[in-house]
Amino acid sequence: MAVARQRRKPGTRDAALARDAILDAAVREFAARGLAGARMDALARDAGVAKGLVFHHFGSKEELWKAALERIYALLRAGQDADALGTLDPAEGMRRLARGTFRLFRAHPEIVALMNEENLHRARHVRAMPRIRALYNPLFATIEDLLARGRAAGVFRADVDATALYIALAGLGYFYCANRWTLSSAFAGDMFAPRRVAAYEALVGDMVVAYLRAPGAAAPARRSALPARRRRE
Amino acid sequence: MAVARQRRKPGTRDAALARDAILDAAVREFAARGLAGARMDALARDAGVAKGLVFHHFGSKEELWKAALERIYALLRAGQDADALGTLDPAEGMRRLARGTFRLFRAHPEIVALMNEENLHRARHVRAMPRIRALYNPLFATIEDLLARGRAAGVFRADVDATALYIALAGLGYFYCANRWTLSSAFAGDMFAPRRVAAYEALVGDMVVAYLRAPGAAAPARRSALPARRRRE
Amino acid sequence: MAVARQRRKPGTRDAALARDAILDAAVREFAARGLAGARMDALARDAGVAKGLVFHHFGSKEELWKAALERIYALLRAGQDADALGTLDPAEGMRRLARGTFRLFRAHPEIVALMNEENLHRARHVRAMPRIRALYNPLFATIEDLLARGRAAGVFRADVDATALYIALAGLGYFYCANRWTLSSAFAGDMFAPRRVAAYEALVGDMVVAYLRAPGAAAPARRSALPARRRRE
Amino acid sequence: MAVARQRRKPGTRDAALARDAILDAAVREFAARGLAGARMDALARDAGVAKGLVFHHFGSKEELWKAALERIYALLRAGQDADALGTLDPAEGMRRLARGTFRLFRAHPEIVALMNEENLHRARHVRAMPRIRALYNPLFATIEDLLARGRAAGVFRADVDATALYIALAGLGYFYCANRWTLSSAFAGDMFAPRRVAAYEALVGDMVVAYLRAPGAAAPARRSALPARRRRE
DNA sequence: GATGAATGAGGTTTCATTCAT
DNA sequence: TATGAATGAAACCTCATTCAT
Repeated sequence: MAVARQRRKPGTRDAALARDAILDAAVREFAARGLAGARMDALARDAGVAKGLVFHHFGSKEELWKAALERIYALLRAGQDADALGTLDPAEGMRRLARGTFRLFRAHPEIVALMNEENLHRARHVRAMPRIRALYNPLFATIEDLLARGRAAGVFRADVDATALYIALAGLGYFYCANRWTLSSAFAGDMFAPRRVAAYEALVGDMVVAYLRAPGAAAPARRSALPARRRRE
Repeated sequence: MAVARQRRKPGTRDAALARDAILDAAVREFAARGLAGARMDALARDAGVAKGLVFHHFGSKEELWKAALERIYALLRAGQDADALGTLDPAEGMRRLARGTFRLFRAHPEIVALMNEENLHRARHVRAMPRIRALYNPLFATIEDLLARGRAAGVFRADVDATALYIALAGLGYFYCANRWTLSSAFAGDMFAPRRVAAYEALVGDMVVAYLRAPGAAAPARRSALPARRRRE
Repeated sequence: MAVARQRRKPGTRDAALARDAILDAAVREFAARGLAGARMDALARDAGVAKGLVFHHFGSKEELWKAALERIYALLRAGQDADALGTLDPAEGMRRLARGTFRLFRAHPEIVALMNEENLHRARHVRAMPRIRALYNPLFATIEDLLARGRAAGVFRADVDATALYIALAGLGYFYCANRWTLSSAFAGDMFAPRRVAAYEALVGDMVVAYLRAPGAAAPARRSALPARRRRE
Repeated sequence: MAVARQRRKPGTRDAALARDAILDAAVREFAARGLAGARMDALARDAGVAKGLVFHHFGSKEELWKAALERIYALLRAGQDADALGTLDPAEGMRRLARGTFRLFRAHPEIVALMNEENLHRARHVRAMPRIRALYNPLFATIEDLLARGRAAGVFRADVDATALYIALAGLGYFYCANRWTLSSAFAGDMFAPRRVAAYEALVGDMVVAYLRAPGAAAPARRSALPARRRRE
């Protein structure tokens, strides 16, 4: 028998590393240029492997795109991790979810880029990926829980739809990041300047909480974007 | 008998018509497939002209893209026409602006598609188009006016930044439209179903108004999503 | 009858002017970019007429090329005008012919450029233009006359072939001009600097005359390149 | 039985072969039709490869042109190999250089064709290729050496510029070849008929040597054009 | 005679993918 | 598993030419 390498099937570990490197590079390339604009050549070079290997591992550009999408959605779930919100005061939990979602889009522009592109294709690829739909479930459970607790405490209005709320909450952060460049151009300043970002993050939280507040509830103290200036209003 | 065409400088009018047809087709094609994915061939066929004529009129795909962007931004300005809001009650004006913006994105998905793509390119093209920046001016003037009047009347909080407010207001509608397909897939239903749209449009207005409300101001009666139930506040 | 313009058929004179302007522009364009590289568009713009008019007057690019060639050859004949040499001392006549030919190529680079290009096409066009061959006749008559007179006077060697001599004489000036740019690049200096040109022009004359001198004839005084220094050696 | 290929790094040797085949075909195509007139399609077919491979190896038509130029200049240097002349009698060395250069242009019309075309482009490409300038150095060293020895021996005139001499010497052969077709047309005979070529080659040698001869030096016996009659001078 | 619009064939170049090793 | 060479379909773009006016 041939000399066996210890502990693993020969090449297997390297192969997994290469696969990962390719997927990383693919996410970068797709985020930078879209699906049609991405170049298999460039992405292979970025990953440090021969172009043929990309096809060996992923079969085609389209399959690679799906794998990249899957990675993006995993990021999304990990970033909007709902567990930490379960025990919070409902308003505070919603505020954190909104701000966290904005922060997530800021930290991972590739999420925004790939979601945009996938929508350009009318979600053709994700529709065929059942695992992705399931990702939303824990998040929605948490939102429903927060809403229920807030309603029970009489601090949230009663007619809030969880889906619509999630969309609004996400949209507040999404647009800011998705349109970073055109907004920067229109307003002649960097939208990602820390001060600007902090102010907007405060707005995002305030807006969601203001919307949720029950008609008769007392207005809560507002949170400013800058912790040091809290309670200044 | 053949219909007699009006006397005119030969070719001149046809040229403008052809140019327009090409630009229309370009907006469609770019909106459907992005900049890299768009095919000059397909777009020329759609416009009913020879491929070469597209280049005759616009020079290159990139220049055609710029022309399409310009058209999109004109749509945006026309749709967010601020004049009508100038005389309204401030809260009502803001609500209308928010809902109208959402409606605009729904009616013109090409605005969303092209803005996404332009951001993928880091606004490389619009940055070189000074006319576009100026489009925001009247809109901002109106927003500032509404804010000032609301503050003066004591119904708006005092610390609202017009730019951030605009971004939030637009983002609420944008995300819903930009992610129409992935959201439809995730939630297993058509996001553009009239009932769903109406509910969300109400949310958009409510959220902006709730955010703006001054701490001590009386909560206004809520407006429903259905125009038939409109009441003057 | 319609009102007749005086003196000429209406439009005729303008038409001739336009034709000339086109031909001028064509020679420039062909000289700058060759036959394949020339652009009908560019040439029409240069001539200040609509592109269609070029086709109206000349029918096709190829026909325009032929017309340009004909103009070039006319220049060549006018430049190498042999009449003035008929009465000179034979050696001096040859010297002048050689130097004059060099000067002609320098003054009209388009001659060189178009002749090169026509040779690329294996003289396909000129072969079908009988007028062009006839252009050489008066020049050859003069060369033969100079040679005969020089031989009769015992100052020229006896075995000189007029055709070969003409080729050598022309080649001395031609190469310098045809390769102006690569030579300038190779020798890191402008080949058309007046001093360099003058020195070479002297060489050209000297070389032809030296070749022609009969074995026993006395060496003639050399002529320098700079008229002012004449007879200084 | 199949012929076993030698063991080698896969693809590597084939790639070099393909590259060479492409370059060969490119020189042929460029020589036949110029830079603008050359067709990548035709050249790829001639080389027996897919069109895409040409771009894979050379990037663009312009880069391929540069590679072809480099090959031409290598031919030029190899053909004007100066080493062999170093030990000859100075006049004989010059004569051989002149005749050899003519012979080189005859044997390799592609040299003439590509140099003409490169001059049409004002040496834009060679100017950016420093290796090419260096090619002239050994040739010039030899010319200078021949001139110095001829002057020292009192057989060459003293005022000869090496650069100008080289240009004249090359020009004598160049024009004959560059204008082969128009001259053949004008003189109604094939310029490349052996007898005609031999006579002109003799002229070329005679003319250079005659020019160089010092005023007081004895006229050397003339060399005929036909090798059979060669006599050592 | 002259124009400006329009065309279609064909040019260079790109790129996902395949294949032999 | 991995590579580097190679392909062919199709992309963008050019340009001589035609045509209605």
